[in-house]
Amino acid sequence: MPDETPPLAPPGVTPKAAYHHGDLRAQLIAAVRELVETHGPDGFSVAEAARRAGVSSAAPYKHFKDRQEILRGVVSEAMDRLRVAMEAGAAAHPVGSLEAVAAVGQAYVAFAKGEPGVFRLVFGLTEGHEDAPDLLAKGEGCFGVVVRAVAACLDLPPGDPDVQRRAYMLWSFVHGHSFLHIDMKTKVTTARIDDWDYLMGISRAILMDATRA
Amino acid sequence: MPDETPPLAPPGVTPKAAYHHGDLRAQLIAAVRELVETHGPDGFSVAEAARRAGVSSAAPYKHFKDRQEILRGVVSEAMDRLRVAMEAGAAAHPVGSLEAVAAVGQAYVAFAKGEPGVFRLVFGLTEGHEDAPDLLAKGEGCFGVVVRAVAACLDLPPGDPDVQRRAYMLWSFVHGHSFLHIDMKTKVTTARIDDWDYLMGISRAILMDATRA
DNA sequence: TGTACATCAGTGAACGCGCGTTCACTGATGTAC
DNA sequence: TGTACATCAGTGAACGCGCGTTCACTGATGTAC
Repeated sequence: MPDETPPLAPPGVTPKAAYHHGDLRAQLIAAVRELVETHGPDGFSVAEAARRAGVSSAAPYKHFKDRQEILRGVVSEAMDRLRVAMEAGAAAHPVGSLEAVAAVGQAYVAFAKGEPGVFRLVFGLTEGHEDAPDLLAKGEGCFGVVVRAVAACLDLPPGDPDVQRRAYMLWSFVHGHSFLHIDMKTKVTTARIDDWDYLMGISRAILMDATRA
Repeated sequence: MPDETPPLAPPGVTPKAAYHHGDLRAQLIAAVRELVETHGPDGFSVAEAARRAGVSSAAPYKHFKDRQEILRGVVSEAMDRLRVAMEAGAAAHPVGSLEAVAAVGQAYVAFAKGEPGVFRLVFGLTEGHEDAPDLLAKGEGCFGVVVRAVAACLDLPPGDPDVQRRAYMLWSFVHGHSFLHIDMKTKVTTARIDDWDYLMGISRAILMDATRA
């Protein structure tokens, strides 16, 4: 407690005071997130991100190999937050309830609406990042949340093919709704749709009905 | 028929012979389409497109105001093709059949798979193009194809709110499936899904079941 | 049919710009003794 | 506790590059008489 200013820079305190502010990596990611949000994916530059973080344009290269790695960092962080939000959605309702399933979808849609630029980036980053096994794993982690909610609702094991199939249907649905919403906010579709009713309706349709051929 | 080479450049014949080849606009759009397909949206430049069309880097400005207008041209052309494909899908099955609805979706998915870069561009072009009333109209045109197929299937007028709602559900679905497919080809989802059965199943679920709350 | 002229659709050289990245450097931090 | 030193995390200047766009131009085309 005697060290107020100099060392390891407590989050947010006197960000310019410390020579090594120790927070640069996180601050750069936050800056890029902002830039992506306001200028769209690809609308960011290392230089601008450094400027926003208050460091020289060379500083980012102490934390990231290159431009691509910064983007991957942003995506990785965003996917963590997305998964956490989905899990929180499910946890707010009884295990196995239809509401829990709908809530997972609602968290997903809320994320897309709240950070459309980052959301687009997350799903558009396939160009040249086919490898990146950590990102792939995080994607599976998100899908896993859907699968578990669906499995609990149908009272089947998560590995059951029917669970996988219906979970994927739900995910397609929610994913498409998210994209349509952020792409043409309020346009094209004349019907104003309340998310919760909508999501409950579609969850019911996909989980309760006999959708087998 | 006496004019084989010089005038108005018949489509594709001796593209270098004519000084005014008369086809530049279309050729530039084709070049950009290719670039977007191989380098992703934003991965194109006016200079490179001109190079591919075999003209100087200033030539495109005789046909387009600026970079943005070229992109809009590509999107506009792509939306025309998408609508035509959707209409052809519907027309291949009896009016009012579930198959006609599924075929519209299948055409949509096929477009996304066939030209993932352009598909992404079409739906990601909202940054700074909120205006562009012609593109908006074309978007509504595509949605109209879905609406008409659904309306015929339910034997209701296209303006019916339930038709609009179910058409939007279907569209979300197909849109999400398309994006998921092109974003993580074959990954994440373990289930290999045959599009036709899948689309028929989901069309049935959305159109035939009581999805009202 | 022939000629004069306006218009159209290109050229190619040039501009200023911001970017990604590298480089030698330097001041602050953490550690061994 | 004090000192020497390796390491870490920044600086700032510089590089080469490709881009978007403009400009004065020129050759080909279409049209009026």
